[in-house]
Amino acid sequence: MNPSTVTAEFLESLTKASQKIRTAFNQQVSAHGLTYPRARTLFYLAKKQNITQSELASVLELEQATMVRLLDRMAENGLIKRQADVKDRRTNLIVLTPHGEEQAALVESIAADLRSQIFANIDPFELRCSIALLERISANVTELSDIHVPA
Amino acid sequence: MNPSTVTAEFLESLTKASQKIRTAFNQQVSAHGLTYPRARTLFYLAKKQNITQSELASVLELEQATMVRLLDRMAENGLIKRQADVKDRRTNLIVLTPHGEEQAALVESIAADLRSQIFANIDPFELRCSIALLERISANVTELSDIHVPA
DNA sequence: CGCCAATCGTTAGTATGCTAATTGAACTTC
DNA sequence: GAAGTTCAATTAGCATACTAACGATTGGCG
Repeated sequence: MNPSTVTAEFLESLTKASQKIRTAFNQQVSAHGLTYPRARTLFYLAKKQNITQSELASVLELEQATMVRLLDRMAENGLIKRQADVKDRRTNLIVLTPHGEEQAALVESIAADLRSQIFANIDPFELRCSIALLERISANVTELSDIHVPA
Repeated sequence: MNPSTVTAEFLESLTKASQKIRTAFNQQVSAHGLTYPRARTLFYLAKKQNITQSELASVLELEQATMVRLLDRMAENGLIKRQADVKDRRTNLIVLTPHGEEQAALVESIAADLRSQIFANIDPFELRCSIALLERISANVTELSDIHVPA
């Protein structure tokens, strides 16, 4: 088999798996009035609040502008609040509302359920190997991008 | 480490890698007036033309309705043509225009370049292992979805 | 033949997601 | 400390992406 074939096949499998998982997860949370990006945002905020929109965008691999409207909707739905930062009046600090906390807990539980089903017959050791591989790949891509926009 | 932690970490790495690759690829093709989904569509059509919109949507993991507008734009840009199917008047058969063929070749070359850079220091054997893993995971997710919508 | 369910494509409406341009605030540098 | 630069958030405009509802066509089945 051509070496290039392996990498092409890998990308195909990666894209397909990622998309399928995203769709499955989205269907679960949409039954509770949420969406995939909102669920992801809640998930992260449950671990760390009082962060700026930029930080949040960076962690979730989204652009700042995308984050703005996502948070607009989440604020409308009473999931989060933008708090003015006393130290830097340019930034907002994002916090969960009580309702947001509840929904975040729901997301956690849905995610845990889904994970237990998706990985039921999967060897944890293989997962660890693939994690290492995926992280190396991510690092390679980051390097690539940095060449064009060095800083 | 908690078993659930491994799966959560895997999903995080998977999502991040997939997103980063998509972004990098999108930046490359957008320099040539294309977008990620259009490039993917061209890529597949280069391998197999004269297929219906449904088939195309299924292969690319998109909904039919999403495919409609994607093909609308690609037709406007002179990349593809919808040909009436004599045998089934409900369906369109999608074919590449000469310009579409050129762009498809360009996409192939961009993809090959990107792959050679992304996987420069990656062991093909590891890739093969991960492909197998990702395929099992995709199959699991498909099964899950089929439970809720059996047919 | 004629009904009927399933299928293909489309439209409508909403939610992401991007880039580019703008505004206001903070930082740098002299 | 004033000017220019940088940075956070926003807006505008476009391109996906989804679900739901619809029209046209086909195929099955009595």
